[in-house]
Amino acid sequence: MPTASVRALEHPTCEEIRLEGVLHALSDPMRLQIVRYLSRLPEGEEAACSAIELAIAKSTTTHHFRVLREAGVVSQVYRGTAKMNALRRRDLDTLFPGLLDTVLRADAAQRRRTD
Amino acid sequence: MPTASVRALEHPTCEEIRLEGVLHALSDPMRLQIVRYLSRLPEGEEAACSAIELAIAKSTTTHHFRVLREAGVVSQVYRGTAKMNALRRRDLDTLFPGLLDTVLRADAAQRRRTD
DNA sequence: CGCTTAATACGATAATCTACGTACTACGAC
DNA sequence: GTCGTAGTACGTAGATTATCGTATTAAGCG
Repeated sequence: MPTASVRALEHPTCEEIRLEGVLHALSDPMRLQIVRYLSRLPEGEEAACSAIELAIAKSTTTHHFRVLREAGVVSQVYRGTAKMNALRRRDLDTLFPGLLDTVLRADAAQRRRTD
Repeated sequence: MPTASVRALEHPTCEEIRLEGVLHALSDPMRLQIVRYLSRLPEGEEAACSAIELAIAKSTTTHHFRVLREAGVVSQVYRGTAKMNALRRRDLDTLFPGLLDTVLRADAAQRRRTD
């Protein structure tokens, strides 16, 4: 695994993560799709932004990842030319027990109904 | 209990309720406060819009109740001059099991931390 | 009927959000 | 150094949002 680059990315600390912000971040279909994707990775695994195929422009993708990061939903690190993303599962589970899983299950249920 | 007035209010059916819409409705502090208030009522109880003291103008309150209703989070009926509100607990629990309770618990946890 | 209370409708405004394209930067490979 | 890949920054357009004040409607009461 290549080391992280010097470029730093601002992440909210656990104390700074707000429920409203998390809910807002999750209330967009594109961002929900990103979170769903990341949630399927094995524990500890990361994915590059480009790994998720979204039907939107690249710059818009950047925007959505930023919203997720600033809300405290994902963590991002640069590795080479890639920016790797991971869910902040542990942090979210500590702050808001069960929230992430419940939302993901709700999302799965909705997709089952409407697909 | 007075009967409901003729004035009808549009509510989404269960099939029309979208997870994204629910999360968005819950991602506003004022609306979260309304939902918190309604969640504390005994099962089946309703509250008038005016029962909840919000630090905003009355017309803004109307707006937030409407967002909650259109997202499928609350149901509203006119009774006399009042408009009674209740959480759509049963519907939400059927569609998205555990979501409402988990969000309410997360909200309580956050308040415990930051108060 | 006229008064009061509860809530709405309307119109305005300022902020925020999503989306895009284009130009740019950082990194790794050659 | 040059090239390709990954992602950012910036400016912007269009939509939605949150807020307000004022005028208005509906219901119940005397």
